[in-house]
Amino acid sequence: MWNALERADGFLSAQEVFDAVRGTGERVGLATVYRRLQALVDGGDVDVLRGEDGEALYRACRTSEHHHHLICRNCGASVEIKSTAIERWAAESARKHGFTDVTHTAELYGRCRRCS
Amino acid sequence: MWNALERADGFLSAQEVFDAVRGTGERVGLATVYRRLQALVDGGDVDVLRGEDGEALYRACRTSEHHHHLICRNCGASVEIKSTAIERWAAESARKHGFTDVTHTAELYGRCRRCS
DNA sequence: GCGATACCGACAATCATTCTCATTAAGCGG
DNA sequence: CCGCTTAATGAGAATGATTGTCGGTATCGC
Repeated sequence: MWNALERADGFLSAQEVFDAVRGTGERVGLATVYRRLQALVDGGDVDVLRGEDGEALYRACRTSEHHHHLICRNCGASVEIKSTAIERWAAESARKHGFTDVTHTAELYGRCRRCS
Repeated sequence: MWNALERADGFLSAQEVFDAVRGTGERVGLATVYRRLQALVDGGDVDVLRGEDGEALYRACRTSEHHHHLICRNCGASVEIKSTAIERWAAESARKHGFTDVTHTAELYGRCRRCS
C-alpha cells in the first residue's frame, strides 16, 4: 500500500490504491485500504485532500512540513509548494477580522505540461 | 431556497437547505434542491466549498467577484475575503511549473471573535 | 500449546449525490 | 379556452464513496 503511494507521483483515490495493491497480487480488502490510509494520514506520513468532486485523494509526501499542492486535474500529478505569502496572508486576514486559532487550506488545480 | 441561503450567514449543506425550505411549508424535492443549488452556483450567485468530510456546502455571497472565505469552525459564520496576493501566488506557481488553465481554492478556518 | 488481542477480508449498511421517468406547469398560436 | 410543445419538478431508485459489522486468522507473551 505504501509502495503504491510512493510509486505514484500524484494523488490517488482509495479505489486506485486498492486497484494498485490488488494488481501486485496481494489480497486485501477495500475496508483495510481505507483503514490503513487513515492510519497513515493520522501518522502524518500521507497527505489527504478533497478533489473537486469531494472524493478523498491520498499522497505520500516528501516533506512533513506544511505545504500546498499544484495538481493536474487530468493525470493527478502534483507538485509540492511552499509559500510564505499564503502563511502571511492567512495570519493577516485572521487578525484583521478578530479570528483566532486559524488554519488554512489552499490547492491549485490545472493541467500539467504533459497534459496541456 | 434563495431566502434560506440569504438568511443563514454561514454555509449550509444541501440537506440543511432542503430542511429549511420544507420548514416554510414549500413542497419541494431533494433532487430539485440540488438542481437549483447547482444552477445558482453556475450563475455565480452562490459559493460552494467542500467541508472536511467532503460534503458540499453552499452560501449566498454578496459579491460575484472571485474571493475566499474565513470561516468560524465553531458557529459557521464566515467573512468574504479578497486577496491579490493569492491570485499572484497561484499564477506565479502555475507558470513556474508549466501548468496551464489553473484555478485554486483557499479557505481559512478559525474561531471568530464571539466564539473565542 | 493457549488464551488474549489486534488486525483483516468479505460484505452489509449508510450517506450524499445523481439519475429516471411519469407528472405538472408554462408559453403560445389558434 | 384548447391542444400542443417544452422545460421543470417530485418521488423514489440507482450510484459511488466511505464506514460498520463480524467471524476468522495471525501474533505475542507466557
